[in-house]
Amino acid sequence: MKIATWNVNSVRQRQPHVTRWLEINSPDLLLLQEIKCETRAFPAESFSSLGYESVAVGQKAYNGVAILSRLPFTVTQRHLPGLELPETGEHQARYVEVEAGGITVGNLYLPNGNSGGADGYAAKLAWMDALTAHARTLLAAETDFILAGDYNVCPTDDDMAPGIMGADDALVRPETRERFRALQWLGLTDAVRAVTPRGSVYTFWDYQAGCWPRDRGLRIDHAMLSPRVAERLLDAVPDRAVRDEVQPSDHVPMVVTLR
DNA sequence: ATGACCCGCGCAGCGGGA
Repeated sequence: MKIATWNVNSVRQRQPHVTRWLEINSPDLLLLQEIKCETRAFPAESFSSLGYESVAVGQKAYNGVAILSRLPFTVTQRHLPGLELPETGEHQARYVEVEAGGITVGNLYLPNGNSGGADGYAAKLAWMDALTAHARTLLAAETDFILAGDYNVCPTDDDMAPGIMGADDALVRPETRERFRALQWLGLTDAVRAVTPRGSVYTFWDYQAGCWPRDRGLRIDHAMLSPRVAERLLDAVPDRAVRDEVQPSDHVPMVVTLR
């Protein structure tokens, strides 16, 4: 079973890249983040013609997540349980979850946390707390699951090119990393680090400053596996070749292979 | 080198990204 996650930075800009990638790699599921369109504008037909049915949770201009699957699936969540919604306005489109092939697959786009001042960062931490609580619920029900997507977290200094971010950046602050570790302490496995314990395994390179040619990247896209799923782990690796394509996303797909 | 890019929105330039 092959499950991939990819922040595409606008699905309408990246639709050719996504269909090409599906044709070459044939994952069972592909989790997309930052589709940056309303649900009704999601180009589902271009994927269903390749054998992938989809569920999209979008909003205007920002955020937005979708899951493509060539396996039969049922939608189990369209937002992260336990998050208090703002009193005004719609909640942000950052979570969708399906059950497919006997596994619950959560697709998440965690807030960056660098905009909106102190409130913006507090919202990121609250989101992470809600994710941990949801993971705890799934574990209590003995559900096999994977929580994958753009976490906007560099778990350790090994996950970022030297000097690329200040210590006060929301992606690396101690409170952020502490909450990422809380997921691991529940018993979840960081798939990439289970396969490659040390060294740079980047999934993102900024468009600016020649970050990609100089390999100055970040590891911020992750797949966290529940214990029984972790026992089935064969491989977890980013597909770096995609970053060399014309007009690429700044993230590349990260592919998890299970027995 | 304090530099550099890309997206949506909407038609200039800004907020957001990480």
